[in-house]
Order: sequence, then structure tokens, then C-alpha cells
Amino acid sequence: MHSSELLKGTLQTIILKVLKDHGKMYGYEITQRVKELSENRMMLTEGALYPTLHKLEAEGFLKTETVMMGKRVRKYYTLTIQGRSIAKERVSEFVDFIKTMSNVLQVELN
Amino acid sequence: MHSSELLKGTLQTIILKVLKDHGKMYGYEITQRVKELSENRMMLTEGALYPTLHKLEAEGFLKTETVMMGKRVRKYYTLTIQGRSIAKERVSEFVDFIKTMSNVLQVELN
DNA sequence: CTTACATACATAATTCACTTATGTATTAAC
DNA sequence: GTTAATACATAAGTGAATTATGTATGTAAG
Repeated sequence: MHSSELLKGTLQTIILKVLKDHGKMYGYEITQRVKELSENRMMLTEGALYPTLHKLEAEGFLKTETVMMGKRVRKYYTLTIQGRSIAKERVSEFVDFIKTMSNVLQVELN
Repeated sequence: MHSSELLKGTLQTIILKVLKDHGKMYGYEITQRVKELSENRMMLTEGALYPTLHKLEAEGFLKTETVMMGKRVRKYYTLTIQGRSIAKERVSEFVDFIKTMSNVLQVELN
């Protein structure tokens, strides 16, 4: 499992990109997808995930659709137009950041 | 300039690695070196730098040597044995983290 | 000669993203 | 019938950063 210190600041980027790649998803599904993609090295906690989803929705980057699955509630999230745009921007920022870090730390990636 | 959100959690790693690569350095010199290596994309602030140096020293990863340059004080930092070891570990953790992130975000680096 | 900027350290107050803890409720497994 | 997984939510607390402030020297410009 990764030191969570490094994970800080990447949560919005992860959520936005996963939603961009996989379309309509609900919160719990996002945690499972990230767990899978990271091969169990990252686990989004609910305390971080849900407030972030609410924030991204409030900012107009996500829109929601609540569905009743039998008696259980499921809230599906999709990127808005703005959300698609910010997702692209955030990923690009992250890649730039990594390039800068690899210069500072003098490490080769790949 | 990089979004400082991503920078969070990387400060100790940066300081330790820069000290490992450049040997004895003082605080201000570290800020300048990072600025240079990052091509002006990263600027360590004093409010973050000095407390972190003090913390790393208190934890036994750095040792200091205070020198008077004329009338001005300069505090040189060097890695301890433990410091060399943790520097290596932190960089390796960072590289692993990046690999995981590139899987989650589905991006190619380089 | 004084103003501004760079050098060089330090710390206190504040922010805010995240962790930890807690709560509710359904469904499946044992 | 208890544990674990599914599925949401929020409140309290943490801690690494930012922002602000303070001290002091060296130097270039006007």
C-alpha cells in the first residue's frame, strides 16, 4: 500500500479520469475500480471520496442520477462538459508535475 | 508553476534526494537548486522548508553545521547514515507511486 | 545615500485535504 | 444470527502545507 502522503492532491484527478474512462459510475464502484487498476495499492476511503464527489458536483464538473436498486440507493455520477475539460487538464498537470519531479529527483521513469 | 496540491507530500523526498546528490547544503541553497532543477516550476517556500529541515534533523536524518559567513549565519545540512537510507527509500516509494498512478490514470510516461 | 532586491534564517497563525470515527441500511455468506 | 460486503453520508480531528511576519546582512541601481 502506498504512503498516503503522496496520494494527497491526486484524489480529484483520479476520480475525474476514472469517470472519463469508464463513463457513468457510482461511488463505491469508483473505489473498486481504483483498487483494481492499482492492483490493491490504492484504496479510496469513503471519508475522502464522498465529500470530494459532492464538491466536484457543486462545482459543476459532475452530474448525478439517483437510482433505486431494489431497496438500496445508488447515486451515479457522470462528467459534465466542463468535467471532461477539467479531467483532461488535471491529467495533463499531473504528467507535467511528474516530469518536473523526475528532473528534480534525477530518476528515470519506465 | 505547478499546482501546489500535487506537491504536497513530496517535500521531504525532494530535500532528502537533493541533499544526497549534492552533499552539504544550506537551506537557501536547497531552494535555489530545486528552482534550477525544476526550471522554475517549483519554488520551495521558507515556511515549509525550514520546519521540514528541523523535523528531519530531529528525526536523525540530517545533521547540521553552523558557519559564520562574515556576519551572516549559514546552517549546513548533511545526510546521516540513516538519512541516506531513508532518502533511497523515499525515492523508491515515489517511483512506485508514479507507476501505480500511471496505471490508474492510464497515461504513458516518457 | 537610500531604496529595492537578494541572501539567510526563523516561527506563529491559519487553511484545508485528508484520516479516523461514526452512523444508517441492505444483501449475501457461513 | 453474526460477519462481511455493499452503499451512502457527515462530523471531528490531524498535520503538512500556505501565508504572514520578523530579524538581519550584502549589493546593485538611481
